[in-house]
Amino acid sequence: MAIDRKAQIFSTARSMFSERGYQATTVRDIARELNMQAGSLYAHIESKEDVLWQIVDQAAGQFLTAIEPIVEGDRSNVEKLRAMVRAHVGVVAGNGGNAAIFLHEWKFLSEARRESVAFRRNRYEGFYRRVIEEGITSGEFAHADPKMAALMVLSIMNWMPQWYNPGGPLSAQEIADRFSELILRGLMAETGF
Amino acid sequence: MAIDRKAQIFSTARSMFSERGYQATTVRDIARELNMQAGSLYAHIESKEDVLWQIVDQAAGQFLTAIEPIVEGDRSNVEKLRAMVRAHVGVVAGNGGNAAIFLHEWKFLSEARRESVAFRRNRYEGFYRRVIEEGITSGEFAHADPKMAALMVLSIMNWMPQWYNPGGPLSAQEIADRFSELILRGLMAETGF
DNA sequence: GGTAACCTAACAAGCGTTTGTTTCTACAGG
DNA sequence: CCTGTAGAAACAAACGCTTGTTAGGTTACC
Repeated sequence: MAIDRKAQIFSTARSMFSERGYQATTVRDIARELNMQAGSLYAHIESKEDVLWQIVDQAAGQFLTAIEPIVEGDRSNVEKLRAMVRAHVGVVAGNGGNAAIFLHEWKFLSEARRESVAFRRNRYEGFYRRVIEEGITSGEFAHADPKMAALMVLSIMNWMPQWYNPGGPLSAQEIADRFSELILRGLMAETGF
Repeated sequence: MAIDRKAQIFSTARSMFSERGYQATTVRDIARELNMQAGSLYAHIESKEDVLWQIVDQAAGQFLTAIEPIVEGDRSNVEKLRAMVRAHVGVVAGNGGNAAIFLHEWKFLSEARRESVAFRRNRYEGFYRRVIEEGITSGEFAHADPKMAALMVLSIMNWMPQWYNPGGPLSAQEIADRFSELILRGLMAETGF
């Protein structure tokens, strides 16, 4: 046992950061959970902020790579959006708290790293806006404010880590379906779906 | 000038808590902003946590009193929901950061105070669920998962403090209208509105 | 016997808070 | 018109404690 200590440290940090927050988690908290001394962590990690960075960086990548191929595909915009929602929910449900950290703890990164996160976040949001805009142009969606519509869709997504519980009654798939239902019905030109 | 120092302290704490977070804001930060010494604050406040509590407590009250009379009224559920969204947006837009603190910093309160917040939060969410449920029963809204629908409506509301900027292009009224449009269209039984 | 993992101990800095004292202002009595 | 006094507000300094991090020594295994 105790094979890859580094992975254990990151896993512990992940769950603590996501439920108490980065600032409220001390290096000694993480060490205690692993039955070791605070200083001993530094044989495996570079700094506390670096641990946060790697978690946030990884999450940003997960979201982008989950969505990009869908946007570049050639389905209808309705189907693209449905698939994007499903992909997003899948990432939140499947990464053990990475998503919550990505959304709420990035402010504690250094300036340069914060910018890197902001860049990818804008890119992500842009994908949603683009699909909605194209759906309006094609007549699939009602004529509306696409910037605001994308913001609302992302709001629903972004709040999910706050209440999602892997042991809850609904599977990730079911949650994604409920999301898509209200979102698509709200956006579509006609209620024919 | 410098009439009510206590109010100044709370105002400064409010804006600092809402943009950097409670833990990331030190008592010395607040003092420096007001050109005074950290210790001097304690002539006006009881503790740092007490400042947070008063802000959160106030925000919780604002949200509840803005919404309760609407729920108890006798309009249609569609109109109730529209009014609730408008009222909520009004509170977020008009209280200079209280809302963001209420939503994100309550975890740093003591156990007892955290419970008091949770109680009122549940009450608030219950109002939304109730209006949606009654709207389904009355046939105004499509048959759907009311718990999940309420959660989605609240997600849109709760994320608002993260992006809302008083100097932005849209007025609070316009934001509320955009919200209601997508939400009601997504919920309604027929697209006849 | 070398190497990795860990511990003990300490560090400098920062935290929220308390203390004792000073400064300023307002107002009463003589 | 002075003077004395009370109160509030702020200051400087320190309190005990926690923070992230580092250094050096000890153990266990190939």
